[in-house]
Amino acid sequence: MGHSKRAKDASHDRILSVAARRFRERGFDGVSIADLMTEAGLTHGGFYKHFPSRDALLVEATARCFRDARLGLTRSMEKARGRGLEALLESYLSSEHEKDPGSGCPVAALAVDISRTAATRQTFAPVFAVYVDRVASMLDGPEETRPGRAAAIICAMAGAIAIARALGDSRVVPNVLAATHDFILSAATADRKLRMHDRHKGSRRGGSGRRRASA
Amino acid sequence: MGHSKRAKDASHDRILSVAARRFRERGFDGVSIADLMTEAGLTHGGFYKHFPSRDALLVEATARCFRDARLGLTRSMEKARGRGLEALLESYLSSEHEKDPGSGCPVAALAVDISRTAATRQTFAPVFAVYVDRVASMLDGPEETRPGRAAAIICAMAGAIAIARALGDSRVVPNVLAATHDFILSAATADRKLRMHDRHKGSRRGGSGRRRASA
DNA sequence: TGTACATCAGTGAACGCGCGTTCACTGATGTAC
DNA sequence: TGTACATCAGTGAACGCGCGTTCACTGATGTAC
Repeated sequence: MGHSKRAKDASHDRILSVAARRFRERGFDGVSIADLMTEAGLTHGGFYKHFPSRDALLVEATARCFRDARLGLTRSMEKARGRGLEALLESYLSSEHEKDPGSGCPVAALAVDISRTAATRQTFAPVFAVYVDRVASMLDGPEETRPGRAAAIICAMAGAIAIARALGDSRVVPNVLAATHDFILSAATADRKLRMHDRHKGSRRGGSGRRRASA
Repeated sequence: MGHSKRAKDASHDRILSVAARRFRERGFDGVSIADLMTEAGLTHGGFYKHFPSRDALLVEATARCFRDARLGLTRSMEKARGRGLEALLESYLSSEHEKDPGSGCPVAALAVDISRTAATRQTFAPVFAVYVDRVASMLDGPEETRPGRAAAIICAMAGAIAIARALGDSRVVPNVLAATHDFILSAATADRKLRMHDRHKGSRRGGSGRRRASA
């Protein structure tokens, strides 16, 4: 198949896209290079024409996951002008998302793998910061505490998906997705209501219960 | 060293305790049987006198993690009579916990590994239910929604630890542990305050913002 | 436009290594007399 | 209490397999004339 730049780029892209999916599904250690190459329509030997090592693939594939997630988030934000947080919670905390880790949130699927893999750990903080900013922009309430609340909300969301996947369709336990959806939404709502109450009373105790700075 | 029942049990226990720690630190795929046996003061060949397969070890070691966690939770609940949730949040969302996955929460460290491993998936739901009950008993507010809120709180807690570990000591991002601590606590507090407000006004709209049943 | 050559993406066999697992053996312990 | 035997936890060499990686090779494509 020669060596046209276009063809190579297409192969590279196919490998990455397969890897991004499979790593999220089975973890960094759950997929072999040979598997990935076969699924990308190539043979395993060609791998090193694209990546210097498996570790390099981990880094690029992780970046690809986050790029995909950012695009998805942008799309869903545009589609749901105004009620951003509700829309996000609804699609993120859905059983479709739970059932399809391969095209789902890389934080939920890979945060632990990333924390265990030196090469990928470097890259996580900046992309996570982007998500925090996005979610923060959907919040109301005091500007300074938005990043902190956004971060907490993302933790709850990703944790809920990861735990829901481990629970499978057990009936022993409350539906963690619905429960987390309601918890986050009612926390945001209660926050808003409380501020209204406080304002009416002229009280300036708002924010009690927060003891540590969250930035 | 012969075959006294006592000695064998002690070995079995040592293997499990090493495994429970190392699996939480490095994941199910991150530790070899030989490593574990060496660290338990044995040689790899003896492994199969204790477990029929590696998978069987995964199951037993996971169970051991959860047993340890349950004991730890009980101890911390007894130590902090009354202000249960605050005490729990403070110790769980600490940087000591973040830095020491080996003796930390198995949900935060292993939920994803468990969801990817058929053998261990079976065992997760019942133990998770226990934690939900424990946390639910620390909440106030409407009895029916406590399990749901407890589940959501656990998701946020476990997610925060997992994400904090992936972030390392990056400064790009709000401190997710403190942020999650504050978010959960203020959600609980706001909830209580709101109910007080509503009661004063005789309003019965309490719980608006919750749209789906969470049990 | 056509021809000769260089490039290099892709192939598939091969290598070495680590892993889970097996096995023949050892020797301390428990049991029977 | 002392002796003979059976048991079996633990040992360490060995096996087979899958994996990441290397390498000599191929043949389609790009380039130079």
